Amino acid sequence: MIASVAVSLRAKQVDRLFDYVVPTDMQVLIGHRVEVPFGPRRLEGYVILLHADDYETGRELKAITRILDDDGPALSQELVGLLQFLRERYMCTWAAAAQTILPPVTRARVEQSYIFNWVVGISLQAEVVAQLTEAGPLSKKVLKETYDLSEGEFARLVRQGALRPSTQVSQRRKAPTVRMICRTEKPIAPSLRLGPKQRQVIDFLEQHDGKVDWPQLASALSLSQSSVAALVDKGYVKVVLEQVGFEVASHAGVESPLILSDEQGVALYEISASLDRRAKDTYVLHGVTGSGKTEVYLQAIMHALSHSRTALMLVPEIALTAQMTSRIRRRFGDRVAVLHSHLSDREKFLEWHRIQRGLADVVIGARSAIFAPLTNIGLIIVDEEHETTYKQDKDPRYVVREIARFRADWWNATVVLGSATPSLESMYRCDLGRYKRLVLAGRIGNRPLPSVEVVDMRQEFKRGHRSLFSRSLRDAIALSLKDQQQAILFLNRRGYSTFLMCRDCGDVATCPSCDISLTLHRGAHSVLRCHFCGHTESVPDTCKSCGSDKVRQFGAGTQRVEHELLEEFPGIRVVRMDVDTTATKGAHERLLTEFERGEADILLGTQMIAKGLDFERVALVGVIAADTSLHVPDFRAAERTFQLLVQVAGRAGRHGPGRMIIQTFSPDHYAIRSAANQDYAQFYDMELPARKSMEYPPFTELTQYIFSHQSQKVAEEHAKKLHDDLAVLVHGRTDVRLLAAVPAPVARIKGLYRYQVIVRYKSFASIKKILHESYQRCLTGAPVDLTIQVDVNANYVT
DNA sequence: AGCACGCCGACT
DNA sequence: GTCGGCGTGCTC
Repeated sequence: MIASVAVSLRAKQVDRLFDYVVPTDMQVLIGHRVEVPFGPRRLEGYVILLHADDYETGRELKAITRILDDDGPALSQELVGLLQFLRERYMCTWAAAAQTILPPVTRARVEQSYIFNWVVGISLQAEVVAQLTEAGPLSKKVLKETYDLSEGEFARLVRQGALRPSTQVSQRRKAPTVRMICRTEKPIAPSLRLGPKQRQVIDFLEQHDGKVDWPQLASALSLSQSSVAALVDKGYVKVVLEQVGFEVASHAGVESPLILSDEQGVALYEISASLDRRAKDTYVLHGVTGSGKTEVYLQAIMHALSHSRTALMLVPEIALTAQMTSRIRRRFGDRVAVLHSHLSDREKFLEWHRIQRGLADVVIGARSAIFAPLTNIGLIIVDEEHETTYKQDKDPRYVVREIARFRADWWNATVVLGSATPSLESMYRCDLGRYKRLVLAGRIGNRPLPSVEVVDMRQEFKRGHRSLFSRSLRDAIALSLKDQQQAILFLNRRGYSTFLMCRDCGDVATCPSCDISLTLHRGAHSVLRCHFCGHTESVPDTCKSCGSDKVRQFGAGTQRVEHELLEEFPGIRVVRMDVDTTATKGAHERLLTEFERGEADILLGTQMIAKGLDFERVALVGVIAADTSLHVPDFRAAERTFQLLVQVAGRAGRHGPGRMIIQTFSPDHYAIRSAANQDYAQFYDMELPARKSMEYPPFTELTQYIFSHQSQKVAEEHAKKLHDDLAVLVHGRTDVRLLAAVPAPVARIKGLYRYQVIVRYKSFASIKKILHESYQRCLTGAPVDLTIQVDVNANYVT
């Protein structure tokens, strides 16, 4: 047999399949991790294809040297298929795709070392030769340092054959083991004298059928290893390594299902029926905060399990959704596996391994959990599907929704996308009939929505109130303090881009052809630039729409808000949460606990406080400046603002009447108005036509390429080359629009110049070949140090 | 990504 | 003449 193997190097030069002979005595399967010779060294690779012996390669082949998996292929057929999908869809390398799917510990470590053996004619001192002869394999670095060898001397020794290179590929993925402490056959005479600790160990073992794992024993009896070691020496006890997790999960959950409302019942019925039909449906479960989406998820999962199928549940951020995990655990016991980024590599691998062996059939986790090695999937749930965390912000820039659909198609599974504010894409697909919409309109317990007040900051400024807080908000904070309640202040700030806004009329400088706010670029001559098409114009002295000269840049930080709060309300206790105060590990939780215990009057923060928090004593929520996210150069700015405001509103009055105050310079903007009314339909009906007229998603899709290089010329040249290439290929097509190669929004990062090319098209399928062809051509001519970032499905226009 | 090969400048 | 610099090209 001949195997086509992808090597685990994330470099564009080796991003193709290499063919190897499979030794006749080796049982290589598709998806196996293998060790292969690669030039002078050895590497880890993944078997993608297998061919019969007559497969024509037209060259001499080397052979696979070893199978690295000791436990069946690391990648199932499905996951190998997914690997290929990632590559095609997101134009990433084989290695990047594989490393996205596999947990980090499965990656083999490759170490190059050299073994010394004496040959005639080497110029080394006798004592060095003696030392080297004794020594085992050593790395190049160690050899050069300890024996003070120059690059040339070293190379000559290698050439002469005195130093023979040898690569160690250490296999890190081993089936995890645990140390079991076992009672031996050796009888213990009643008269035998043992130390108290040793006696305890023996008793404990007797109670547990003579066998118990070390972590359990150690924690139960608070032992150190020495007491067991003594027993081992005497021959009464032995230590055996056993594979972890052979026991099938047995503990069922303790919590029973809740009684469903009519709406919940309908939703559950639909989802279960789709599951039974293996209909591959996608549902949008559209339910306001507190409408009981979670209970529908749980019972749908139960339905899947009762039909011997597995379930996968994604949450936007595991840290803030610990409640969800514990709820799932209460319901399903230890059939649940949890995967998220806060686990150590080993913990991740243990969970991964349990899932792969079929010992856990419910998986909950953040974005990357979508690659959990489940089989026979019946249900995939994406909670809060509109969240931006569902898109990976590095190399394969995948979108969880698309991976979910791929896996669901493979297993004939049902996908449920839940949200109070579904993404425009998902809702539009409902309109098209591709997705099915399920609505939960009622709130459990009929809890009322908070009352919302929109404050027009233009008026405040006109009347000479220059404070960050309007009179309304100030009064409300004062009242909250007086009533000894807590308040949340939300500063809606994203990115660092600044824009120009007129303080008198609220007008924001926008691009004439893109309908996106222009970004202020400072330099010798400050200019306004469109991040989308590259249009630039000078900074105006007066407002274009009202002529006022109070045109100012916009943007305030949490520090300034805190400062003003302390001035305005001396003695107030503020917990500030932003990137600065939450940088250290555990700071996030500590600050939240502090606030929860009532040690502060106000929680002030950015995006990170918008999600999932539930504080009893919070009745007031204030949004300092809703505009900051409205005018970022992103066609999704309105959608994001709306979603965020609705989400923030959900934080107010969860346990009593709540109040929300939104400060804004654009009180008439539909994103703010519909958020104030908590009216999704109103927002959707305004936003969708706007997207259509500008040919933005969901009517099109955007692919963005970013070229970065130390030399501006190189970056620009290659961007232009790709652009020109694409221009020829899409010539005459009306469903594709190609935008000029322009400097990227952040034109220089860490000394690298960045240029971008954006192509906008109606359907990926119809342009896939062109995108790949031009990209490949672009790569072949590119210097090694030019990096090209591809973002199919580009979210932002930044 | 590495590693070898190869072609130039600065030394014994 | 040789050592070491790092540009270029290849890895089944």
